[in-house]
Amino acid sequence: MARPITFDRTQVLQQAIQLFWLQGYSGTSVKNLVDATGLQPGSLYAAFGDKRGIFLAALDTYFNTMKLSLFGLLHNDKAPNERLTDFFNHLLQESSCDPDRKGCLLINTLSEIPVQDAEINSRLQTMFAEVELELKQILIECKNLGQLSEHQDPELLAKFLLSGIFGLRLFNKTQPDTASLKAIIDQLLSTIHLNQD
Amino acid sequence: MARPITFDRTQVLQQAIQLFWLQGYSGTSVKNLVDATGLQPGSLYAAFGDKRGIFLAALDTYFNTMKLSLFGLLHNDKAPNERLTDFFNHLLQESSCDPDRKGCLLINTLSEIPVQDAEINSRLQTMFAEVELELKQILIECKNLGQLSEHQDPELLAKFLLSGIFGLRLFNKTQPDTASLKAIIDQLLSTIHLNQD
DNA sequence: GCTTTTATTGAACACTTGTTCAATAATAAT
DNA sequence: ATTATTATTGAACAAGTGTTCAATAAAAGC
Repeated sequence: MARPITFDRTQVLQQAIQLFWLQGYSGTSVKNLVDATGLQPGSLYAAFGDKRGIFLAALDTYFNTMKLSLFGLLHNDKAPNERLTDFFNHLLQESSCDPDRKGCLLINTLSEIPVQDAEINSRLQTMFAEVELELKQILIECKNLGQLSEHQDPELLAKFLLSGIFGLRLFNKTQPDTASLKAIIDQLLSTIHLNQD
Repeated sequence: MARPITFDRTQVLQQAIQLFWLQGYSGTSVKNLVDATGLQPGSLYAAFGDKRGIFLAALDTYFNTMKLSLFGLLHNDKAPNERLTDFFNHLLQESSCDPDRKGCLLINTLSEIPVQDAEINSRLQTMFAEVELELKQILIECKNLGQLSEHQDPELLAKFLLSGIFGLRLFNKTQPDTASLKAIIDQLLSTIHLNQD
């Protein structure tokens, strides 16, 4: 009954993610998006509303794919402390393998977007809360298995680790040195008195 | 022999710092700077070259005043571990007291500017290296006094703390909760087995 | 008081930004 | 085939970007 859409929405979003990831939100122009996707401005605006709409959609897509990859690491039959170290080793590999040192789109966005921007920041807050919750649940498991000191609070410890992840990501921008990153992660995990690899 | 400059360079830089601090580099336009300083574009360009020049000058000024305030905290007759906790408590206060949550201009810049920008990033690297060195020296003092475990390396530990500071600053953007910040700092310092306040 | 030197002015520049919209094209239903 | 509906095109827009520069103003030396 009407002309069908010709482009693949998720593929367009992947290209958008790549741009925003590499250049940031304000560093990426609509022209950049037009060039990368091959879509004309009008089509982009029809599909996503405006530049911000494209970004928000890209952010959601990024988070969903991230969740999928994290889920495999955090939910399996390994011991909880092992899953935690796996998680951080994954982080380490991600950081050391990417020549562009793009880091994490969510954390980049947290850095770039002013606190005044409530719409974007509340989305980020929700996303980070999910990560924090995952960490907390693993830490609770650890505690139940006696792998965690009695006086440690999983709730606060999860925040500590989240903050640690933020730090790692930024540190990698100044000193992209795998050995240092590894040392920081070891120290981070040693805090909570778990064995690491 | 020639018309003298009428404006106060350091005062102009203070106003520039405030803008870049609050809005970031790309978020601050030359018009913003013109409005805030009262100087015309031509005067700004005569004094600083271009927008980037203004930013670099502001960055340097910011770092110098920061060093002055840090020096008082890190170099006095208190015990080294006490100076370290003082330093982090200062960080805590700074974060919890600023309603704009501007964070630290250096860390904001590290976040915002792409790694490809060698000029700005090499400056940042130098600045952070100075902070890292300060931390390391205090940790060495601690070790000499037996306040630090024998198997801990001050060099790596300094990196760990620097990364921790990065993390704190970002964490404060998502969860501006003083109690959480305090808990993170405690955990951070407990890692290195020092007494805190 | 004239000249030299330099600071200041502010309009103007070329360019990029995000966004819109009438024209056109492509499908499905009648 | 005609019509209705919607996707696509791409030129155009207004506003904002960083930057320049000839004109003007102010001081100091002769």
